[in-house]
Amino acid sequence: MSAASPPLPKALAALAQQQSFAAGDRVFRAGAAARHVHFLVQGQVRLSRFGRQGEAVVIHAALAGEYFAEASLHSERYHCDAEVLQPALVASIPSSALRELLQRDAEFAMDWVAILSRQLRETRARVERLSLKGAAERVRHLLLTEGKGPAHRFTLRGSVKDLAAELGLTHETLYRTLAAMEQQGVIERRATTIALRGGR
Amino acid sequence: MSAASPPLPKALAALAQQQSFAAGDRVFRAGAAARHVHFLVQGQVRLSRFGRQGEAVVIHAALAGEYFAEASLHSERYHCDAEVLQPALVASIPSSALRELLQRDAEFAMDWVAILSRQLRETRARVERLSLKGAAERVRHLLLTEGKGPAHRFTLRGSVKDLAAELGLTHETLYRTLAAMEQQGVIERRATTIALRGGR
DNA sequence: CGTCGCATTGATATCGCTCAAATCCGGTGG
DNA sequence: CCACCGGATTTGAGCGATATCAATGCGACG
Repeated sequence: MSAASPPLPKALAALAQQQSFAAGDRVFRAGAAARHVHFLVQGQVRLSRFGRQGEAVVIHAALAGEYFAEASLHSERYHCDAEVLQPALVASIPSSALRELLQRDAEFAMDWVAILSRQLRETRARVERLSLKGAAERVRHLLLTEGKGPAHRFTLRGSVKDLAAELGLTHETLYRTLAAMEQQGVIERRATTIALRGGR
Repeated sequence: MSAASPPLPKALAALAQQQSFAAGDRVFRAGAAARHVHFLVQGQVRLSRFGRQGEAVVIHAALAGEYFAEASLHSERYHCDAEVLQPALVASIPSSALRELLQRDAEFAMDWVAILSRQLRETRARVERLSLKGAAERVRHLLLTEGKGPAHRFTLRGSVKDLAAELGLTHETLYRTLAAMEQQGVIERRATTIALRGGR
């Protein structure tokens, strides 16, 4: 996926404006005019929306080397907040320039289609995960679909609390579930990774 | 979105092979080699995967005029089953031909990017919906994001039972929730539509 | 050293799931 | 035309899983 955080393609780098953000900043807010597509050069950004009670709903967590708000290319406004979790360097590409590049450069267009397709598949996997009933099932699904290698080892990005939000669980429930699964020998936890263990 | 189910673009029609399916058929199954992208000319198709206990998880419900398995363009195999709900006419476009067309036709590439972007936004909306806690909140979110017009009127496709699956709820819970919301005057139900009513 | 946020565990409440049953409706065949 | 059937719809009762509220430890950071 992102072995060593792929760089911004040169064709785009020329069009982009880079900007630094501190943790807690917003790259953009929901409702703002969507005039740029963004590429996260470094750091961590979380896209979320807020329910009526102010509960944050995490739409997507972007890692270094990923685009975010790509779907806003064909949208008038941003539909979520982009909150900076880790000090970030963001390259912002004007939508109009990107659109033009898509028209002009067939190869780039192919790459862009591939990026969107991947995002779509990942998001669908997440829908599938959230549709599962039990907390343990969701954890298992996460490991099976996002874990690397034969043991399906999954590396946490951020805190367990963040993971809980991504899984649609409270952090308490996730802690308990992880503890129970480890107790039962279903998973193995190390510093910042979780892996499946043979059985069941 | 799909006022009267948009047709298959001519450029693609030439490349596609059309085939009819009866309700209950599978257009493809999970694990099969993904050599085609599909366009639903008519009918209804549901993309789903199955958990260990055989619980169907609905990934996507395709309507007439929509592509499905678009993300498989860059994937070796299908990741879900495509089950025909209503007798369907499906146009299957070889992945290789589609890829070639993307290279050759910049305008089509733009359209394709737009289609993927839309799907991505819709799927993210669904993630957001599934992350909400209460059944009523999910219904409200559905109406707010997918309902048309000022009253956010939403037209059911298929049964209430199907909707329950899409919302990640059991049909019993959804029936009860809808009844309660109507009782409270939050929503208004008609034949096959649900709409929000002003108040709280 | 004090504070803040994450991690962890306990107790309780609540919501949605499960099992169950009755009704309704469209379609089918006699 | 009517009896029958299967699936959708609807409502009931009880249980269990997860949310919620609460308390404590712990490490980072100023």
